[in-house]
Amino acid sequence: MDALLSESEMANWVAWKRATDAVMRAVANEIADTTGLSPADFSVLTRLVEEGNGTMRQQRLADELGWERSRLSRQLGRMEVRGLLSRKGSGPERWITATDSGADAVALARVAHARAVRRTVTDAIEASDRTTFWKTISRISAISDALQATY
Amino acid sequence: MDALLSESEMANWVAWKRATDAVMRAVANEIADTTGLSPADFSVLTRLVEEGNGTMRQQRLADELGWERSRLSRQLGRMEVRGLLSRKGSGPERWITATDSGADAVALARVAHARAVRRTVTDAIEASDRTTFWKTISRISAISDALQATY
DNA sequence: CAAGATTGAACCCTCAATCTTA
DNA sequence: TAAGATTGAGGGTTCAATCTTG
Repeated sequence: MDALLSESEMANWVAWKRATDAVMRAVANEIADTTGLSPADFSVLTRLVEEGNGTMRQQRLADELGWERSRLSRQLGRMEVRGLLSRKGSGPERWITATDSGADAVALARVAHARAVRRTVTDAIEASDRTTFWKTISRISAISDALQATY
Repeated sequence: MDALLSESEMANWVAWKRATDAVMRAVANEIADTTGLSPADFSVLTRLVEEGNGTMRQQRLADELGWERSRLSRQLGRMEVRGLLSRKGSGPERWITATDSGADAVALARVAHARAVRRTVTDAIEASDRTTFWKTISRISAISDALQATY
């Protein structure tokens, strides 16, 4: 049916929008206030230190993040200027390495991230609702078949 | 405690990210493919035709959307160039009016929006879980005290 | 050649000025 | 003057070229 959303559907949708926007914003702010890292910086550095112990081929970074090549290229350029990482090599030997400054920042950022996630999501769910809620989120996320992970 | 997320907390968080990103993307794509409107265009035009019958003071638009003035100003500028709306007057008499083309586009977009919301969210929730799920989303969205509505 | 990185162009968003005008 | 709109500057994203280089 090509019908518009009913009033209650719309109310649910607005709540969804508010909830997802607010959580994203709160997490981003907590990390930015603590470390100055943007969400994109955080994603890149987290992958780098978690998965690669601080160093990784750009190719692999692109795959793991599920990002456009151009997006990653521009992001890494900005991060290099800010001293968060360094790049060398070319072709399949294009290597990205977190600087000490980048590694320090992401260590702090991960704590801020955990704090914000708990405060805005985990702690907001009543204990008796948790199982159902997370099961449903998983069902919704399953629609994102061929998609990325961002942390 | 300043601990990082546990494995299960992280799994839930990743599912949350995937779900929210996928839904946002699916809705945006459905609207863009149908009408060429961006999410920002859709928000502005929806308010304009819903709340103001096609015309509204810029001031009120800013309040309803909860947007930065500069953001709205730039957005309206781009939309005017694309022929989606017109602007006239100044000060409190700055009026924004959807063009016929803008009104037509948003009418189609609202149908696409409803279709995508149902497909990605509503229909993904098991009937027996709906009450709990929407109650929880409302609780989470309540943290966004002083925040916007975007549709 | 072909995979992969980069860049041009344009959209989106935000902060901090800088107009405008009632 | 002060509220409100706009603009300068810069980070972030995407698409479509355009390099590079193995």
